[in-house]
Amino acid sequence: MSVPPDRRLIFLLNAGQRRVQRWIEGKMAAKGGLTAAQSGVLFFLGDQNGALIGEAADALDLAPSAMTGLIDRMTRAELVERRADPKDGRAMRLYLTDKGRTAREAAKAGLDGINAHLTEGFTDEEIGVVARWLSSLQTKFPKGDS
Amino acid sequence: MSVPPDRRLIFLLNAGQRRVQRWIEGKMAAKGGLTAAQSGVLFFLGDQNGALIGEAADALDLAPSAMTGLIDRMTRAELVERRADPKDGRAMRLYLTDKGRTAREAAKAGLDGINAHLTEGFTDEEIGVVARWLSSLQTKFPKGDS
DNA sequence: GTTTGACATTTCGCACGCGAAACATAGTCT
DNA sequence: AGACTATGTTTCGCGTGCGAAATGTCAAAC
Repeated sequence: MSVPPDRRLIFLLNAGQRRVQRWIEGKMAAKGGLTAAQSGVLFFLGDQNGALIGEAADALDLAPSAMTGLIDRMTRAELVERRADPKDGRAMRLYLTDKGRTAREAAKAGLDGINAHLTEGFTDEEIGVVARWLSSLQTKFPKGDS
Repeated sequence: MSVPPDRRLIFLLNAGQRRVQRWIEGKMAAKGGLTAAQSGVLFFLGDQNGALIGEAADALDLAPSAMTGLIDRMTRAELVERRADPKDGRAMRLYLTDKGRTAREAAKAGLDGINAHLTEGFTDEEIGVVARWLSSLQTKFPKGDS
């Protein structure tokens, strides 16, 4: 409330993201200890099993180094497996384990609920505006910044 | 692109927040090494110098334990000072140092630029919708979740 | 006055994410 | 073949944020 108006949007974005993130982790914690970031990997691999680590990082808009740690933790949790690419000695391919596949299914229902919550109380047009605004951030604040 | 539609909004929110955050830190890094979180504290203290740590945490929607670390780093950078409250032996009051005040001024211009960037290409009504949506997250995903 | 409970802050261990630098392998150019 | 560059991944050190448990202090009830 005492936050000056010129920080409003940036503040709301920051706080909102954290709220949703924690809420997801709270929900998921009950259903297997998944975190939001890990669910992202699970969903991506659901479509692209066997993808490179770099491809996953791109798809989730993460730095490769962030993906390394994420995969480490998920490997430890046996949700995912790293296998060397037979063609390219540098590359690592990611595969869902059975446990990962199961977790993915369990998470899907949760995610649907989240999405409903996210759009609740807003018309389709309004959600469209929001989506457009959020997308615009990607181009307005590019990775290799200035 | 390969992200399933039911993850779209949540993904955009997550990625967008990170983009903006990193962009700010890139900008600020040139001008004194401030981070986004630290600027938040600086702005808050600009209005409420001498506030309790808990009050700052509330205002920035952070867990108290997160504020402790943040203040630790800012104290180390001499942006801020902790002084024991004379009336209440438990409480710590936060004060801007001269360096902190200077940094706050330097940051202000940067923040204005960010804000302009954030709203660029959208009408006032559209920004209103976005702000309303972001605000709604606070109530839809409350702290003490379920 | 002591106990009891509320409150402010800190400590701890964890997950997340970044950038820079280090590696290792691949591919290319000569 | 040998040097050079590009690419995929990892390592390192850092900042950020959380929740749970610990600490110290206050305040009210007994």
